[in-house]
Amino acid sequence: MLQHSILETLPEPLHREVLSRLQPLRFERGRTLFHAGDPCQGLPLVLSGSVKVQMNGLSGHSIVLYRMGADDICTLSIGCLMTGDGFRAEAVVEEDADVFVVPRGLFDRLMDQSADFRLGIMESYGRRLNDLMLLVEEVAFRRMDERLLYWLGARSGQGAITMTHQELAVELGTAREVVSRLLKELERRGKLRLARGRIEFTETFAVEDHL
Amino acid sequence: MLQHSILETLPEPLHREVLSRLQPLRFERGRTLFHAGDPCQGLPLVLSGSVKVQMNGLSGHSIVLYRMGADDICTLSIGCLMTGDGFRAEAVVEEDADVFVVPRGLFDRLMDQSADFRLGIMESYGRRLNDLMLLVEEVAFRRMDERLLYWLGARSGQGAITMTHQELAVELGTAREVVSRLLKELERRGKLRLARGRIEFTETFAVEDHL
DNA sequence: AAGGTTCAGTGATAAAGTCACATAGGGCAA
DNA sequence: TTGCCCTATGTGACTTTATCACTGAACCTT
Repeated sequence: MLQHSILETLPEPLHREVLSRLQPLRFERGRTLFHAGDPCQGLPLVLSGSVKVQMNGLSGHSIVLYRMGADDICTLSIGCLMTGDGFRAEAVVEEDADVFVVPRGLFDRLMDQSADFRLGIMESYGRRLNDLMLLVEEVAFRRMDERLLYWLGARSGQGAITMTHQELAVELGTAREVVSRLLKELERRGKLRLARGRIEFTETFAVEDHL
Repeated sequence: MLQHSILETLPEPLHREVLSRLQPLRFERGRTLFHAGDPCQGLPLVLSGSVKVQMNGLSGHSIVLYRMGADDICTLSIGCLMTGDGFRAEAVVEEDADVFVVPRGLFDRLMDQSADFRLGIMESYGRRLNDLMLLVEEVAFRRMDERLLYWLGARSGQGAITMTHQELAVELGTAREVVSRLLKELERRGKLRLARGRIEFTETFAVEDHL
């Protein structure tokens, strides 16, 4: 059943009304929720799937800012909704996603009538701000080899990941060549095996060191 | 008169009550509103002065995330207020500042009773999020010499600025040596003159190129 | 099986960060 | 005023990261 926890806390008549007005929209892998510059249509509530939000630099480089999964709120949209400015970033669907889009008027009413809804929005905002601050610190001060190990470590549970060096470079906000070289070095040290579009972790890949 | 525009929009009885309950606090240059790890006492509304918010990395490096001036809201505090988590960053007063600190209970009531207050909070949040996203992009992809020129360009109007290379390095999130070298190069090219703790812009410092 | 397209590898060079230390300016006390 | 000290700045040497320009390998399509 498609649901979002921030709607669960609404008082019953409002809850029913909201569910009757919102149709879940299906976004397939590779589609985008929005591009840079798009005006904001409403507040997306992610019901399922996974969406990554990334900035595209003038230089042609990109960096992933954060991800949204089931039960997340696209907080970034609220600011655009309020000011009328376009998005600065782009949201790309990674796993087929179902999304409620709450239009401006309804959003205002929910903010007005439900303290729990307000709380959920504020918490989401707070988390996003914290995430971005940590990202700034990471990009500014951490070494790329550590960041790569950390990123891989968080995903080494599956034994392998399927993505290109270019995609990994966008995750870290660096150049493809840098990722290729660092990965090659890790392969030389026996921590992983490289194949086209695929990275396999060996037994000697010590997860705990990198998290 | 010390005031904050987000309070101006409150309906009259609420406005009077808020003003009667809030005492402006004075923070002097060099003091901090909060350190990393501190719990959040309430939402600071900046009435006057200037406060910088910075992250301190494990490495001992720091980077300025943004500044707050008169009429700004310390949006970062809201997330901490909601989740009860401590601050990740630190707020240092640069110019003597007067601040209202709105405690949690009052904040909740204002959010409940004033649509304009809500709007102001949401807008502030949106702007902060956008600023941080742009900062991520800048740190990840822009060259340090460009960033330095841009930073100086935005402040070259006064003819000179009084700060150390170390402080400038924190603004940009880099090392003091890097700033020293880049500045020296600019001095060699005749764009500025360096003195201890001071940078003077010459006539040939072309502002428009860097903004 | 050929040809095109996407991915990955790598050398050369430039930019930025790190480490270690030298030198200089300015304040303060004797 | 002189000498001392603390802080700020300058700089060489070296490492890491970014950029540019290719090469070659893998996969897909027909």
